[in-house]
Amino acid sequence: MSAIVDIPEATRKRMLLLLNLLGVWPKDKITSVDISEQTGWKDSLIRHDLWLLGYNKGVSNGYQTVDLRDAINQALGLEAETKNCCIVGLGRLGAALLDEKLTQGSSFVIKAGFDSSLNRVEILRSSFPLYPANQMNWIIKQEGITLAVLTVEDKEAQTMTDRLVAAGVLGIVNMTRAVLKVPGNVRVENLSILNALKLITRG
Amino acid sequence: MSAIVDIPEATRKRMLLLLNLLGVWPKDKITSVDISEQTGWKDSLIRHDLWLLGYNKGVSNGYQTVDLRDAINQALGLEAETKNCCIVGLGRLGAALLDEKLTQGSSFVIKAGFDSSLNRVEILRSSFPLYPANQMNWIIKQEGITLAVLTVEDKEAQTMTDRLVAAGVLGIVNMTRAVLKVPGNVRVENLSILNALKLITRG
DNA sequence: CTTTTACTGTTAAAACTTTAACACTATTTG
DNA sequence: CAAATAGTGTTAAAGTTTTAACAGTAAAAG
Repeated sequence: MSAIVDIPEATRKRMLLLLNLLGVWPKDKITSVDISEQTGWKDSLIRHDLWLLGYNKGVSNGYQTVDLRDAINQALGLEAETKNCCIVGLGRLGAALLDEKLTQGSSFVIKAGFDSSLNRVEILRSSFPLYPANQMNWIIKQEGITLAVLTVEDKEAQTMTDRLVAAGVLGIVNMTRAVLKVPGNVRVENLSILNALKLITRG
Repeated sequence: MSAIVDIPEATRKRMLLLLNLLGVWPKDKITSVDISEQTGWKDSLIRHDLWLLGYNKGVSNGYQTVDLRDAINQALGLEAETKNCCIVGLGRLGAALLDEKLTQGSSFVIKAGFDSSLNRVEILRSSFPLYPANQMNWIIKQEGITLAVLTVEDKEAQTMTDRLVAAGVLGIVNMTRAVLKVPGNVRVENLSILNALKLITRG
């Protein structure tokens, strides 16, 4: 019965996808073989993952869909208090995130959008406030923002990252092509579409 | 040139980021320690990665920036003939990809956009043609499209995936929250922003 | 032209992740 | 209620990835 320690990155990633699957799974029970069929992961790997999370309510008859979902959310610390986020860079891509139901049904809340063009900030409509980038530091601190989605031009990416870090942000979803340099306590997840295309190509 | 020894996924991902770094590196030489400082990867890991690629032109004095970039592109098969792509789903997010310089300076070319709303297809402007989703099958075959970026509503995601697979697509960049079920010969890379936020959160 | 320096290429060991195996248990069937 | 079935939890082994160590080498310094 593992305590809340040390869940490997690979397991964490799978569990996040599994949560997505559980959210739409039509039956009230699900087995490791069901999950294997949907995802391609070996059934023993799934059982092992759940064992790492300390989940053991499935003996001999599969898992209860809802209970498993709650347990994973719990184990990954995703039901804790809400996390405040911001979007940095309101070009076409950043602007598209303004009214995508991006954080629907999660404990993440977008509190602000930033852009270095004042004009951009004034023109766009959004359900949360937009600010010029030079106000990042105090807004981030005031709103208790700890996470950012970075959608600026590649050449602005490091500068904006430095400001985010200086303001105390602890995680950045990087949608630019830039390789971000951050201190060890700040996590970066790279979501470049072009790199993803390169990754799935072979030959 | 490059022996067709399979390059591990982890190495491949690092090499793609390294390419991004090399693209903006200001000096004509770069060492494994320089790369380590920019990325946080151990210098020995970088040398090991390059060894896997069969690159060995750096002895005792670091790497030539441009030569290394070319060699990585070569080894990963990214300079081979152009790869044709499409965007499926032209909502806010998909539409944002229409004129982002998404594939600038790469061998990927976007050949088509699809949406199940005819209205959407008619309204949007784009530098490549847009079609209603019911024409996917023949357009994909005719244009030789092998890769897709999926930006539809979650509930449409599997249906569209099935059509892409039926038409012969071999790789999908999935920007929805759906967990896609595909045959073993089709690669999927999941780029959900919400999952990325969850991944970088801890506690 | 010899020594020192700054760096790589390569290997072997350590660390980590995935798979297979199987004892065990709740539920269904006869 | 005994046997068969359908599933898990857990472990150890296999496989993969990362790290450390160091012999070797081109270039710079003495």
